[in-house]
Amino acid sequence: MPAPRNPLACDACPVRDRAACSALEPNQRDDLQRIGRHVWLRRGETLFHAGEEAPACATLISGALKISSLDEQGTERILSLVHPAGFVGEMFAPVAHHDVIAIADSELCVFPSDQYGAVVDRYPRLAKALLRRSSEDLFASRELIDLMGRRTALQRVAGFLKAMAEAASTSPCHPANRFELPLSRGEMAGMLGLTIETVSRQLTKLERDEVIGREGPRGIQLKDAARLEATAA
Amino acid sequence: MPAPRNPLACDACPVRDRAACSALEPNQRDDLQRIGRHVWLRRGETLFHAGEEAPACATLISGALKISSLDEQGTERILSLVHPAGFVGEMFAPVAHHDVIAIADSELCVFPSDQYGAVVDRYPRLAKALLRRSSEDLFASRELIDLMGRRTALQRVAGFLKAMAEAASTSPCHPANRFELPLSRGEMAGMLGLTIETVSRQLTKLERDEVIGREGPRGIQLKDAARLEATAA
DNA sequence: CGTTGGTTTGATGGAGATCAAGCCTCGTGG
DNA sequence: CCACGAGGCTTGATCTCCATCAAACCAACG
Repeated sequence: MPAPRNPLACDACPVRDRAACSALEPNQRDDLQRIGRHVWLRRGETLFHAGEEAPACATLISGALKISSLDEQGTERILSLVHPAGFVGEMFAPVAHHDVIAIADSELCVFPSDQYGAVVDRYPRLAKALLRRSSEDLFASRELIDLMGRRTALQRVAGFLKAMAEAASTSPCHPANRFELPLSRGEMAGMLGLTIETVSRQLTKLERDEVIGREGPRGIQLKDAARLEATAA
Repeated sequence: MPAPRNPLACDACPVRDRAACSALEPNQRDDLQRIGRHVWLRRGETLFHAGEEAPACATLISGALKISSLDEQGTERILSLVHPAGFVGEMFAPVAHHDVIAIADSELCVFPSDQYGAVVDRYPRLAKALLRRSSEDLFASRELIDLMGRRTALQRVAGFLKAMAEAASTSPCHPANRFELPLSRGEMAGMLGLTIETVSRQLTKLERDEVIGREGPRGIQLKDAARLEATAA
């Protein structure tokens, strides 16, 4: 894990008013600054390895992460995506449950779990902020379960695009109508429980039906948000 | 929602040392007793309705719950199961996201979310306990995602049985070798993203292969735990 | 150029959904 | 007591969707 050590510049942090630590007063944040490290990851580098002993947790400042596990055939299952201001890591388990890997160049604040836990004990508002994030993660996770359970490939891909359009947009509830997929076809397949080929076919189908347009392999433009929503069912 | 009002008997509570509230000192628990209601649900009765306004949260004392949503064709998707000492409900969202329904006769402590939140603010240890529960739920949820993603029907059913055997056992990490399924075939299907018929077929296959035995429609006995684990992959 | 990694497209086969009966248990009423 | 029906479960036959195998495509890069 590459780890240049740097002072955390909370004042200039792009997620300073959305991340869990935003619940703290500036002087209280000093306690976190003291124990945290600023870390940069390049696309593909891994933050935590499943099974790894030394537990840590982190707030994502910019970029994107995936939480994934490898089954015994070596195929990757993506369990969750992490967006800026998101929080990852186990505060309680002695070992990391899953791999956490950057899917875009990323910037994070990383903390040793036990020391972070101590700060949480000191500041209840931080605990509540983490609880809120955790609840949101839980909800997102259940949405993914919903998406994967007994739906057609087309519905899954459409639902995934809808979710990505919403995540890409800054304003909530209004999907961006032009965005870049953070995932490769293989990663999308691993997330939706499909194969690369099927994902590709459904995308071309959505394009033929003029629900979306494509710009390069990862660029998506939303042509008919209503119909996308409808086919996601 | 049927709701007989009763004093909460924390001292005699079967989950008093496992539930979130066990993090509190006896006198601190009084604050919860003051705002909580003791509720009994019969199998099939619903605790929260998706979309419902008045948000509440609850600790399950005995029995079992399912968290589920209905898609537009009216088929149920089960997103999670809740076991005794589990915590359900939204402390932050203004509306309930999913249905919460008893799958066995159940006993709960129900609290209005805002008042519970106020108690959480007062006692950081409660916040941390809830955070731990939430993390565990998140982990369980990701296990389910893992289970549903591109696995065969047989693997899903085997994996589900394994999880139920572990949940039924009192001692952790040692599966019970004889237990009752808390779910009907239809509910299992809704949880695993399969159909009733497929679930049934996989169960009979596991029985033919002498991995499990059956006693009535819901009784399961574990004949070969190792092979069950292996077929779950 | 050739090579490499990601993507698309085509042809085929199989796992599981769907449709359709039977079966078993239990509760109800004659 | 038996008949009856209703739910839930099992079993069988067929069909569909998607995984699999295979090849072509395309851009980036040495």
